[in-house]
Amino acid sequence: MNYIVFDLEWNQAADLRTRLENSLLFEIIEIGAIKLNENRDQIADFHELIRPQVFHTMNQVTGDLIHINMEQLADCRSFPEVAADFLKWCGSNYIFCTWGNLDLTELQRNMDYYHMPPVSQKTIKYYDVQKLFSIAFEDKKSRRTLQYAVDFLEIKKDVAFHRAYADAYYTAKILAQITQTKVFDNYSFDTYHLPQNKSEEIWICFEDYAKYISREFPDKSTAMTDQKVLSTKCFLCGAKTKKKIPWFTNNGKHYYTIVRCARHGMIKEKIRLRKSENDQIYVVKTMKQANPEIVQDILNKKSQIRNSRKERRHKSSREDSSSTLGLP
DNA sequence: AGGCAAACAATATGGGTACT
DNA sequence: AGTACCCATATTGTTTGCCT
Repeated sequence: MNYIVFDLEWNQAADLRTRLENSLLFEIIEIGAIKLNENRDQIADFHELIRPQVFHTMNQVTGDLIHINMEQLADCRSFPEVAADFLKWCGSNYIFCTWGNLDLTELQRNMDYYHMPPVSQKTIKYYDVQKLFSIAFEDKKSRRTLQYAVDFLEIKKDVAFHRAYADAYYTAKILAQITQTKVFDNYSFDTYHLPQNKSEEIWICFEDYAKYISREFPDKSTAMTDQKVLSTKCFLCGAKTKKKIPWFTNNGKHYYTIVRCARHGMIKEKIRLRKSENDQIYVVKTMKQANPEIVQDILNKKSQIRNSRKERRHKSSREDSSSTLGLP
């Protein structure tokens, strides 16, 4: 299995009118990539600029950032040609690696725009190296710039940042510096294509938590009544659990619950409702073992919601009564 | 019927990070 | 300039049950 570490640069509309005229939001104008073998040694590279067909003026901010101008792109090949060659170059046995979570989506959006055959019909499993960096060297949550990570690992800065090849190269260097094999359990999933049926749904168990990505649902209520979505079976052993706190939400988008597994103790579950590419609903559910503090946090959150609502009610009712009485 | 409050929903806003 | 993601809080609206 090879690692395809790639990075894209893209342009966008320079003015409002151009933005509204085009269905494509970001137009890819450069692809850079490094191929690593199983030992994460570099075995090949890929780099090509792309002649734009949608935006013919460089957005000011984008241009300042990536230092590419339209003249450089004039004689380049078009996106379908370059992208097809890039995918051919990738081979057949690989996993994509990117810095951050945007590149795979934008690649697929651009390919769809030109009606190219999709990279995959399924949800793509890949490595978000930005996330791996945080897990390997920091707090597992923070999101750092590529430059920060390069400085942190004291990687030699021999090319300028914010060009596709350079950023792919640095990302590959960072990836190669992650030695703990456990970090590589932390796959990411690009949800440009979501699971189309129950069997394609994603269930992944990490070291200390598990994640579930559902198929698409037409609306929220069908999602939130689905058996598999609401299921609170223990993610470690699959056993039935006892609900300690029923599902509750503070804003209708995030739902929380606390359950107890006889063997694995208290478990916190969280459901996030999200919009899919074609405006449907899907669910990301995470489960993790909860120590007493985490359980208390959830209890506090629940009571806080209740209290703040109660307070507001009282406040508004007092205002109502005082206003009807004509008091200040 | 009308008033009230809790609970439940949905949306809006503002803070942060990152990416081009 | 714009996007995505994450968080938390605020605001507004709807439903439900209980009271007078």
